[in-house]
This record gives sequence, C-alpha cells and structure tokens, in this order.
Amino acid sequence: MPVDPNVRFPKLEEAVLQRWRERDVFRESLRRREGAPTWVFYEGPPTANGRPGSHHVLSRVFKDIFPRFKTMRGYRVDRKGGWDTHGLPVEIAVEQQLGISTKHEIEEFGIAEFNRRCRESVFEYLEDWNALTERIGFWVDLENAYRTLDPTYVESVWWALRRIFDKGLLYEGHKVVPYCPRCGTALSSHEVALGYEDVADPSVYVRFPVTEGAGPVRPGDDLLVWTTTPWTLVSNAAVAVHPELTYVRATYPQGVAVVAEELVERVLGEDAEILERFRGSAFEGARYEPPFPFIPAAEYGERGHTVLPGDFVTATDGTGLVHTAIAFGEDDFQLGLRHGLDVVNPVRLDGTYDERIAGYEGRFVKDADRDLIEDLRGRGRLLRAEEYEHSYPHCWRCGTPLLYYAKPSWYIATSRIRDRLLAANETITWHPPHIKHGRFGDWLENNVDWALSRERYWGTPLPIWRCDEGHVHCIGSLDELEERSGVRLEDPHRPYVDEVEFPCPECERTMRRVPEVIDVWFDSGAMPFAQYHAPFENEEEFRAHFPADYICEALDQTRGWFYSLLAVSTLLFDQSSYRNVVCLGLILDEEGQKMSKSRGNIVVPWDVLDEHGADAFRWYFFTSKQPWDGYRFSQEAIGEGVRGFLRQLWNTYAFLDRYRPERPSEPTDLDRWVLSRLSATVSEVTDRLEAFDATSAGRAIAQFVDDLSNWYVRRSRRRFWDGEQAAFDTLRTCLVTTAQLLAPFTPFIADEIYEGLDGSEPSVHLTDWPEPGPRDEALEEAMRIARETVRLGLAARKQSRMKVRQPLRAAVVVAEGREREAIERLADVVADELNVKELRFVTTADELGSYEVKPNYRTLGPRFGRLMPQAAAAIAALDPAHVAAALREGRPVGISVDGKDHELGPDDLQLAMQPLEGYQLEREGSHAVALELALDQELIMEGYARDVVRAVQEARKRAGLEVEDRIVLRLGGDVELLDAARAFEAYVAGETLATTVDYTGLDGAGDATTIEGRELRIAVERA
RNA sequence: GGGCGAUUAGCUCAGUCGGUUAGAGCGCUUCUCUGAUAAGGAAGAGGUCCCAGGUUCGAGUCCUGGAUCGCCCA
Repeated sequence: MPVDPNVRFPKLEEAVLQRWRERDVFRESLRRREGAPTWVFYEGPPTANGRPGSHHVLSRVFKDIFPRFKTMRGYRVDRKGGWDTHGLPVEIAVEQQLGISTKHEIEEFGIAEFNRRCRESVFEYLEDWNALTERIGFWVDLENAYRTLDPTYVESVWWALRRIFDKGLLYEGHKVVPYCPRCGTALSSHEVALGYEDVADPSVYVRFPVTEGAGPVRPGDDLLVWTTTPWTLVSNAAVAVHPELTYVRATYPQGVAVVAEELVERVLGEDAEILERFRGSAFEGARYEPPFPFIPAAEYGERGHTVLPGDFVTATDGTGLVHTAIAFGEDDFQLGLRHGLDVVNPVRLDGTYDERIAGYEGRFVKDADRDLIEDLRGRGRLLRAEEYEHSYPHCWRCGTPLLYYAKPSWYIATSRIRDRLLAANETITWHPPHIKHGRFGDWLENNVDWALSRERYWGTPLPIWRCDEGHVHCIGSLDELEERSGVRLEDPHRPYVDEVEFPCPECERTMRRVPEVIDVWFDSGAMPFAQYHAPFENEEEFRAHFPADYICEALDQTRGWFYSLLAVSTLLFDQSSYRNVVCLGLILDEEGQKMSKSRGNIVVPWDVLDEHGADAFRWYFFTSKQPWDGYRFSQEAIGEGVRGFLRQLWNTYAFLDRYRPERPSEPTDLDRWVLSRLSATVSEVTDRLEAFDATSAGRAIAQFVDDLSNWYVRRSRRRFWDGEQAAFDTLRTCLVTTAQLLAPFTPFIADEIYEGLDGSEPSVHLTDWPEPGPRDEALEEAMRIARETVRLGLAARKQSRMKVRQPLRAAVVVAEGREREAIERLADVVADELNVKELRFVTTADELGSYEVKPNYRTLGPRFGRLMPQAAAAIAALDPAHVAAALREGRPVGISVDGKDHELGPDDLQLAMQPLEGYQLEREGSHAVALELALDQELIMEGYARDVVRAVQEARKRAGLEVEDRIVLRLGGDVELLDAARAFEAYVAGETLATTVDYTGLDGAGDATTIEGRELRIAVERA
C-alpha cells in the first residue's frame, strides 16, 4: 500500500500500538537482552487516585526515552512499574467522599471501613493511568508493578525500620507541628499552605527586667522583647539574641533598655541616648524576670529565663530580642533542644490553658491575648501594644488559627549521618547540575532528623510496640510478629495490626503498638528493595538492580522522593541508590500560569493525543526546551512541532515510496555528503543521549531531517524520477537510520518508517543502536560553502529583481583557496540552483568591490590592552588593497601605535568585502557572488520556454493527470512564446511528458494564461 | 523573610573561552520557486539582551545591588 502523505498520526499510532501488542515487542525487547549487562531504572510511583495530567505525560516520556535508548545500546533495562498508595491525600479524598473532616469522625466511622475505602480509592483511576501509559508509548511493566500497600511491601519497609532501629537511629522525640486545636490534628505542610490568610494580630513590646547581669548588661536594665503571640508569653522560657548582631544599652523614660542597634529609633524614638554598644554574644547568660509568674525558671532547666544565642534572630522586625516559648515554634524548639531546655506546655490539645495558668484555665489561648496584654500593662511591663498585619496559617477545613505545637513524634536520626548523605550525593550526576550543590546539597547540609510518624490511619504502620514499663520493641517481619504474638497478619494495616499484642521480652508485661503510621515518603524511599520483597525473597533480583542508573521526577521531589531514596539507602547501605537523575520543571499554561483545576486551564492529555498524537506530544517535551526549565504549554505549540518536523520527515518517507529504482548508478557527491551528515548526526545524538540531554539530541535529528528533506531530496529529485539506484539506497539508509535514532523519541512514526523501509526485525525497537559511519568532513565543509554561495546568489537575484526562472549567462564568484575548490567541486549544484549557464571565479574582489580591513580583537586585544582603540584606528587607516595584497603574499603588515612599530600577521587582520556601487553583488565575509545580468535573445527565449513549461504543468494538474501520464500538447497565443517553445521543443516536451507538440493555435480554445503580459493558450490531452 | 532558578525579536527558544554587525524557528508583509511536501527560497518589518552600578582595551556573557516571575522552604 502506498504511503499516504496526508496520514493522520493519531490513527497511525493506534495501528502501531496494535502491532506492538501482536508482536509482543516490549517483552521481546527484554527477552533479547537476556544475559546482557543491566541498566537500571526505578519508577517513582505515582498515586492513581486522580486522573493523570499533562505533567504526568512529561515525566513518563522522560522515564521512557533513556531506557529505550539503553536497550538499543545493548543493555537489559527492566522497568518495573509502581504505585504509591498510602498517605494523607488519599485519606482526605475519602473524607470528602464521606462528608467528614475530623479524626474523631473517622474513628466513629470505623478505621477498618475507612481504610477499606482508601484502598479502593487509590486505584480508582488505574484504568486511566494504564490506558494513558500505553497510549503515550511508555514501556513499563505494569502487570508486575509494585504497590506500597501490599503486605510484602510493608514487610520490607518494616525490615528497613528494624535495621535503623537496631542502629539506634530511630527514636521518639518532640516535634513542633502546625496543629488545629479544633480538629485535634496536626496538619501536613501542604495543608498548611492551603490556609494562609492575612490577619491583624497584636504586636507587643514587653520589658523583661534583668536580675543577673552578663557582660555590659546590668541588673535593672530592661530587655525589650517583641512578640505577635502574647498568649505564648505565659510560658516564656528564654530570650534569644543574635550573637553577631550589635546591641545597645540606651536610655528611655523607664530607665535603660537593651535593644538591637538598628532598631533603637524605631522602638525607642529619637530621644533615646545610646550608652554602650556590644555584640549579642556579650550578654549571653543574663537572667531576667519573666513576664508572667505562672511557671518558675527551674521547670525549664538550668538555663531557663536566660539570654541565649540564636542565628535565626533578625533586626528587621521587633527589637532584635526574641521571646522564646519552647513548645510553640520551630525556632524556639530547636533553641531549647540545643541548650537543654525542657519542654513545658501549659496548653491542652483543645487549645485551652491548663490549670497551671491560674485565672486563664480553660480559656482558648488566642482569646486570652487581650486580657494578658492588660495584665502586663497593669504591672508596668508593657512598653507598647500595636496591631500587626501578616499572613498566618489557618486550618483549611474549619478556619481555626493554627497553633505551632511541640508534640511527641518518632524520628530517624538522619542528622547523624549527614556526612554520609553528602558523600553519597557526590556520587550522583544531576541534571541540571546546579541542583546537586544547590537546592539538594543545601538541603542535605541543613539536614534535620526525619520526622517519620503521622497520627493517621492509612499508611504503613510504625512497627513499634511498647509496654507499660516503657520498653520498646521494633518488629522486623511478619514472621517475627507471629512468633511473638501467635497472630499471622494477612493485612498489616490498621486497625488489625493495632490489635496484636505480645509479652515484653524484658519485663513480660503486655506490649501494644504505638498508634502512628509512617510518612509515605519512607514507603517510596524503600522501593529499591521493597519492590522485590527483599530481603525476604528475590535477594539476587534486588542486588542485580541496585543502585539505579537512572531516575527522573519533577523538581518538587528534591525533598520528596529524591531525598527519601537517598536517605533510606544511605541509612541501610551507606550509598546512593541512584547514579543519574533528571529533574523536570513545571508545566505552565500559555499565559505562564500554573495549571490548576480551579483556574480551569488544565490541558487534558487525551485532547492532545487525539489531535496531534503521542509522538507529537513527546517530541514537544523532548525538544522544545531543556526539561528542567519548565514549559509554557499549549496545543498550538505541539502542532508546530508536528508541522515542522513530523510532517517533514513523513513527506520525505512518502516521497521515497512514490518512485522505484530502475537503473544502477554510482553514488554522487550529494550522496556522500548526506551520508557523512548522517554519520555526524549518529555520533552527536549518541553522545547527547549518553549525557541525558534529549533536547540537543532531538534538535540534531531535526537539523539532519531538514538537510535531508530540503537539500538532499530537493537536489536529487531528477535522479529519483530517473530511477537511479544510488539515490534510492542513500535516502533509504538515511531514513532507516533516522528511524533508529528517533525510536526513543517518537517510537511510533519511527517504527512505521522502519517497518516500511526495512522490516528485517519485527520492530525498530528490537534493532541495535546504529554506529556512526565514516565522515567526509572536507565534503561537508564544501557543501556548507556551496550552499552559502547559493544563498548569496539568490539574494543577488532578489536585489536585482531577476526571477530565478530566467536563465543568466554567468555568476561571478569571489573566492580563493579552499573555498574556491569547494565551490568548483560542487559547481553543477550551485549553477543549477542559481539557474546560470556557468560559474566564473575571480580571486580577488578588486573588480567587484573593495575590501575593508578590520582588526581581529581576539588576537590583538590581549596584545595591545588599553592601547587597543589606538591600534584599531591605525588599522582602519591602512590601505585595504595594500593589506590584501600583502596578506595574499604572506607578508606582515606594520602599524605604529603610541610611537612604537608593530607587525601584524594574517591572523591579526580580517578582510571583509565592501560592495561597489553599480554591481549586483552579495557578500559575506571574504567571499561574494555577482550576477551577470545582461540578457541575450537566447536567454530570453529559454526563459519563456521555462515559463511555458511551468504553465503546462499547471494545466496538467488542473486536468487531473497523474505525474507519469503522457500527453498531447497543443499551444496557441503569442507568437514569441510559441517561437520560444518551438526553439526549446525537446526541453518542453521532455519536462511535460508530451509525445507531440502542436503550435497551430487553438482558435480561442484551451486554457488561457499570461506570461510576461503575453497570452498563452494550452490544451492537454492524455496521449 | 531565606535558598534556588529564570528574564534575549510579537511568540517559542539558541547564543561556546568575554572579542566589537546578537541569531534560528514560528507568525506578519512583499516577492519567488514548484512533477514530494498545507513544503522550499529571498527580502522586509520587528531588539533598552529586565534595570542600575562595577571589572575590562572590550560585557548578552563576569561581579555587586535591585526589579519581575516561578519553585522550594519559613
């Protein structure tokens, strides 16, 4: 069946998919690499509880391209799919479905049923995902995909946690979390991000009288402290100052105040007199009287109610002295941790004060702000109270202001292996590179312990059991749990696991599981071994697939999967679990806005696939820009790629298909040229793909296809009409090899072209990656120069308004040396393109234009330095003709700069052509083309003949004739046109496939057309 | 508020080691070519290389500060 030039790609792709299914190509590609070296890819698991979007297409096609490439390069690339199934987003989706929103309601509803619904919900869109995955050509083994909810997976995670526990790196501590006192639950960071609102909170400046001085600060001085959460003042534990910042003692109406120097005027006004300046570190350890007497300093430990150093303190707001309440802020908490302060939290989980805060017991803390401020004012401790506008997080469910709250939580002591994490990071190649020591490296440098536990329901249960005596045991396998408890868990999730109890190995009391589940990121970070249920089984499989050679996810995974993978493998194996990583950017809409459902600017993948097809979608992502820069995405942008590249490639293929070789022939320079370009392209594409640079690789292919279509084929058309074997062989080789290069990029069209032109394997994806053939760089360079010459000649025609169809006697080319040899070698091509009878060469431009001499700054700049402008002036003053002559003969040229003589060689000067008036000449650098515009009768006649041919071809098309149909041609009209046609009858007849030409006129019959104002009538009939 | 990245023609993007006339594709206008192509070719219009300083003989490129946008974090 002939190749359809107007094929619809989406339809073509469906047919190719069908062929892949029938021939089982993906699995065959793995079978054929049995025993070959492995190249390992890890699938970062998505969650299938929402429909896949365009950004998922992006990551999936990037996950596809390099494994395909490596498979063709001879590796076995197993691609095990995976699904992330646990976590809060899943729970929230189910809560919404049930119309509930609190933990209390979930427990009332029943954890068993709630989790059953979560389990269902995570695969709700599995069919969509599977269909899309196949349709975009992402080859991944979905039948054996790992799922983080499977008991085998959970067991491997437990094994990992046990290992970490045994190393003493899993512990219970406190963590400050955003907490909704109404819902009684901590919120995850992305939930917090949902609920920021601008609110006015009190802003108070409070006096803390010093009781025990330190450095320059004396008893009786007032530490001025600023806070926007007066309710936390009741549990003030310390005051933080920046050790490097400058502070002052300054007079004010109430006595002497201590405040950051930069803020004196803003806090104390202009009248304050500065008594002393000193560093924050100077008064570290000073003791003060706290703002409220509810909790004595001793409760906080040794350093309660003292001044402590804190790097987080700034002088942009407040006073430069920061009130610290250990239980209510991350900075506060870390400060307390560092200086051994004990956590004292007088606030109950419902957000009210407990009995220690006499007079306020049972009141909601935020509502107590006003009374607390009045209390301070009454005791003369308040300097000033204002309102402060800022954005503060609220619960996205109920609108209650969140409290930051220290809560018990289980941690992995990753900060203790920070050096190992940094060392492991050094072994990873990042794309783009700046992530390595930028965003990711910084994150590792500032590593804090991994807060592992979540007080939630749908997740891997934390396998820690505890007895009343406080002994702790970490379970490392389902077998172990069964041995201790006698219970074999079929489903290790809550609530079933919560019911399992066993006697404490130390004290024989009953051990019960702690209620927490773990952070889902630990699940996915454990996938290198958990996907195989290692080490319980498939240990060899795991060993053979560790570490990964390649992973790829969006940039937002730096603190997600990229981190959890690295952390888990470093904790367990002290090495990275991946060697190369490609980070993808975000997808924005046409306006540069983030795509979101609420904006309604989502581009649905299926729309793109139906309109343009998967190859177009893929090609856009691969080649429009470097993937980490993000995309401005639109259907239109993808359509451009289809027209500019896929159509061009397809048309070239369809062209080849239209003709048949009929006679043997020798290869020409054009053949050798395009094959050399092919070799160059193979090399470059291979190099770029090896470097994970799909963008440059794809663009190199596009450039080659453009050369192939718009130069090789265009220049070779007649050879195809004539059935020259060498042309067919060359074009076929180019297209088959291009199909191989394109296979990882656009697997459908690549396979279709391969199938149509070669087909010796069941699929292009089962072929070996092409090796570059020989190069002829001299010929490539020659062709480059010849094409440049053509470009100049066409420009000259344009300038002289001399249409290309009009033959000219000659083009005069200014060129010497290698350039001239190159053009002479390809003179036929150049003359034909320019439609001139001959090319004449002149060595210098003296007869066509004059030279201009310019300095080569690159060589002369370093030599002359600041005298460069003078040197340039001296060069400009040289006689160009003299310089040109001297350089041709290899003699140096002398100039005088600043009283000294200098010799300039050929590298120091550049000659450029200057156009001379009255000539039609186009120039570039040192070569130029001029046209001989004089026309004689013969040239004019030939021009007419070509016009006639052109008109007849039009008539043939209108008559609906096939290109190979022979015709009887009859012409009538203007005498000169007819004379011209008669004079060039062989040419006219040959071009139009006319068996006979008749000039007797048509008596007004036939199609009338006009050439140069002369009438021509044409009648064509199939012969 | 901190960190990272981006900013070049109407749009999408290149721009190497700092080298003096900053490019391509698309779109637009005009012309041209056409027995593969809704194709090709030529010309034209279109630029504050985000801004301001600095280094340098010379800055789109290097440094500092700022603006805008995005991401991550607080």
